[in-house]
Amino acid sequence: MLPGWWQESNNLPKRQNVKTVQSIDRAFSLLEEIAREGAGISDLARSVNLPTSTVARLLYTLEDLGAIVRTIDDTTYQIGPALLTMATTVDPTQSLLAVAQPHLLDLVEALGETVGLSIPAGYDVHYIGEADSPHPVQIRDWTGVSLPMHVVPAGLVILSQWPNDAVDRFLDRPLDRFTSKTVIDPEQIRSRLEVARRQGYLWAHEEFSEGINSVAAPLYNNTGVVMGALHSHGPAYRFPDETMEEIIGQRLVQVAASISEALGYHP
Amino acid sequence: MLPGWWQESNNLPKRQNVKTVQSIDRAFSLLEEIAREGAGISDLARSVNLPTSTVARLLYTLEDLGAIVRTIDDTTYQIGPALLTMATTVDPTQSLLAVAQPHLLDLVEALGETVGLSIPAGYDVHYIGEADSPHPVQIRDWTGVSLPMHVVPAGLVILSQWPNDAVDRFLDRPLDRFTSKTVIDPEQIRSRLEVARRQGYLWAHEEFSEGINSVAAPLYNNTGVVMGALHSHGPAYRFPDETMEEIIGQRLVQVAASISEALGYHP
DNA sequence: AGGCACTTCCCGCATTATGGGAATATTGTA
DNA sequence: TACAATATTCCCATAATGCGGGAAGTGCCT
Repeated sequence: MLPGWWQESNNLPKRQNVKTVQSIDRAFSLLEEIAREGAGISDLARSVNLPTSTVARLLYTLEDLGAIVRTIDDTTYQIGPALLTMATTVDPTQSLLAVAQPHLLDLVEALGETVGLSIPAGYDVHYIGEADSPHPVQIRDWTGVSLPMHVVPAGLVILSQWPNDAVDRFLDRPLDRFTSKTVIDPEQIRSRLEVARRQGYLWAHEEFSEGINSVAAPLYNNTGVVMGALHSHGPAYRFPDETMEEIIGQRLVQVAASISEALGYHP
Repeated sequence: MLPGWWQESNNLPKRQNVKTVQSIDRAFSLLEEIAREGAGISDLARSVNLPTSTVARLLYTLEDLGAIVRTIDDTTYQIGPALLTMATTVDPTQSLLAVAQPHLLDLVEALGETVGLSIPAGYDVHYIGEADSPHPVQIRDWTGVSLPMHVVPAGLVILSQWPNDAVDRFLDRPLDRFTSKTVIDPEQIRSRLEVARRQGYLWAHEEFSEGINSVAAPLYNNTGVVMGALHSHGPAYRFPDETMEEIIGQRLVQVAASISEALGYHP
């Protein structure tokens, strides 16, 4: 049976009466259509279901702003410099956070525990942000902290995607122990990486700190490379409900896949 | 003295009577402001000089669309998933073209000769697009064609940014000769790479094809790596005017710098 | 040449965005 | 903890602004 805190992410804690601005809404429908596939005015008018003249005006505005460009053959529109420049201006960490944020919130709502993001930094994982659990009892915010990859699942799932020789170099160093349960034996670590690869997620029980359990799943960018991990953690006394490890893990994998996709990853 | 075709790029061959859509214009001012630096509603209202309530409504719309997100601390806005996803969806070649296009048009207007873009592909340069000269006599469109790097300045300027050992491997192969003027001697090529590095641009005179001269300058992406070249070429009888080689080269470098900057490059 | 489809332009109408201002929330300060 | 200062959210009357039908212009294919 599902514990009380489990709920489908119905999300949308929207404000009350607010109306959105029509023309901006429409402009973004067009942009999304164009991003999906470049097209001319009348094609676009058909696909967003608006009169041609309206679409023409909106596109003219977007073109004027540099958000879209006509391709050299002058017949179809494409996403333009202004938009691309805005996107590249954002520093990659921020952009990962921005892309992931709505998913984090969904997941917090579904799991009832804190959910966070981390990125590799040398042989450490660096926690770049989290969305907090609504629970009154919660784990401190680890944002900004770096930890050795082998003590947290976030690190282990990242490691699990590295090529073998890189893993060998990683393990060919003395590994710190954080709690009595920290796994520091290279062979045991290797077999956990295998588990992570097979399942897509990995659990750790009080290996980094007494009283904290954690799961993680890897995130991929548009070049297919691991670029970080999504994790959730909570106090050991309530997280995870033993019967839920697999379900939670799979949910995490699902959400991680959505984030990767939004980052341009195509499996 | 400047030849007749030389002119400042006054560009903007705008349409006649068209009005842009106010709310979209404003929305993009906000997006640009946010991309430059995340900020809250009232800060943004001040910087774009609009009433707070108006800005609030515009931001709400953008947030609803996922174009912006509130940062985890909930006080400032950031560029959001929808925008970033659109940008990453575009394939990199297309996005380079899109970013560069306005600059290409400016440069064509200034030089009066065809201007194009190419990207490295193994030991070749691949021509991905061009903006044509208005001249009745012009060079054929090379879009889609690949050429060995050593026969065109576009290739040479890319090579000039490679690490030495990569250049060594490149030169340690038999190099094809295309015309009597093609340079295939490794030592001569090395010294031309040096020239390219020093000047920022490089000329070639009928080395790839009789009757064609060409200049190129390298383009850098946000990670600081060469990602292609900007070049211009024209019939040898008129291009370049001998006294103009340096001025044209420097202009090319300028424009290449603008493109690189729009790609996120910071020197 | 003729026809079809796409794009650009015009203009009267009312839908829609606008912004002043009040209410509420949040933050800083004593 | 209370109070002030600032930021955000909400409401609503007003007309400015975006809207879209339709005509004119352009280009393409057969």
